[in-house]
Amino acid sequence: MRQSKLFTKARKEAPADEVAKNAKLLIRAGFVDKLQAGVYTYLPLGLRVLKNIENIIREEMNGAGGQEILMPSLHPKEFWQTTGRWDTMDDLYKVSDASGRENALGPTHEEIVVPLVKQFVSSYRDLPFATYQFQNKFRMELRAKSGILRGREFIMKDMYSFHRDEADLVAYYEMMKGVYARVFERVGLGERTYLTFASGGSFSKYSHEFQTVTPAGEDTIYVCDTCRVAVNKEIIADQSTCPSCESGDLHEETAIEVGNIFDLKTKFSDPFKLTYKDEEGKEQPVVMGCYGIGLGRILGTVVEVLGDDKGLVWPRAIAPFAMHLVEISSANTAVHEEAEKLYRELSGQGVEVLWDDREARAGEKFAESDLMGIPLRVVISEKTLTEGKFEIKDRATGEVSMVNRAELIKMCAMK
RNA sequence: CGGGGUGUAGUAUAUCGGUAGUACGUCUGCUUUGGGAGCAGAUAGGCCGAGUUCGAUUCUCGGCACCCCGACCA
Repeated sequence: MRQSKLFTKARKEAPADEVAKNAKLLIRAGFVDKLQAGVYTYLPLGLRVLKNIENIIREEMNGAGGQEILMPSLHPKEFWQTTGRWDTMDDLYKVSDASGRENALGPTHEEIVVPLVKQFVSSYRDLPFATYQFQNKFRMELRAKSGILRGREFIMKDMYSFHRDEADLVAYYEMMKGVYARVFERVGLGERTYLTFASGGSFSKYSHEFQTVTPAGEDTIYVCDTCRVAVNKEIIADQSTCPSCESGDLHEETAIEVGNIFDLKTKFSDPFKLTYKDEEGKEQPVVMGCYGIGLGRILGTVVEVLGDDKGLVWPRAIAPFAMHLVEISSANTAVHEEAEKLYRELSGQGVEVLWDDREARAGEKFAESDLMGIPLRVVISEKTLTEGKFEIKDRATGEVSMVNRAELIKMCAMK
């Protein structure tokens, strides 16, 4: 993409009222815009990152047998009354129309997915399966905070699995732990993300969260280095050893929850009478699990973890572009033509390039390039033209090298 | 929802009970061109409402918004 056509612009300064690193950098670099507290627009650059994260999750969910759907956000009141959550969930957004009919803006979708699958499940032969979606969730946070990490409207991947019995759920649930670990690995958070034991499981005593260690987090976890898992604060009160290896050597960390998996058992199938007939023709309740990941939270967490004093730093897998092609200066037509040639060549090979073809001074272009955090920066200038090479800089390490055309193309194709 | 803080051009800020200033941005012209340039000119502002006052952006009260701490939560 030509940067001169990008309708958003980077800013020199972050809004004074932003404190969170993720919000400061993402707003400055033109990746997001804040509409109100906890409610953000994803601008072209930010959306590209979000979509990359989404695609990684989609691949992994499909790999786990998930079937993608898209459920609505407007939920009839009756569905939420069936589970009792219309009255008990205090962060539920309630809206009513001109006729007085009330709806909830979906904070999660158990109330919708269960009646949905009820229409299709009647036999043990229909089980198991899993379905998921990427959807905007609404939660009336009393205090939105930490930039995009805790919003009132946010995009979440929520998957629901349906099983004939607990054994089948447990097997699937265990598999999902691995799937989730792979998601966090692929988006660049693998090193700092821990499977964390939390309270709330309906039969296994635990539910599981995935917590990424960062000072920007709002949870306290206790990490076991021997087996690379962690324990949530709620759990540590009851036991002081690692639930996995029984080690007592746990150390405290601040972390943010980037995903969770939950065994729901029949918590939602019961109120909606979601059942199937087993081999003997006996009616049995469907056993469920649910699996969530907040996409914006992953994006924000990556910024918190990898961003430096110059700006954003994106892992290649989710970067908005693979390469930032910076020409200096546009007044020099030879430079401009060489940049265009490289831009066309790389784009033709499927390399996603952001081409800074604007008429601006070098310093400004470099500063903005650093701010945007695209993994590779290639500079074309009179200097590089004279040398007959390209200057390539790795945003994360700061390493600069001069390479020829073939080497450059190879570097773009890597990873 | 309890506590605290802050609301001044697009952004960041200054001053002041009496004409609201600066920088960046944006626009025009010229110069400049490897780390957010220089000169000249232009553009644009007091969150909303009430009160005090001759006069309020400033003081008082109320509302709203945003940020932080706490509680709650992906």
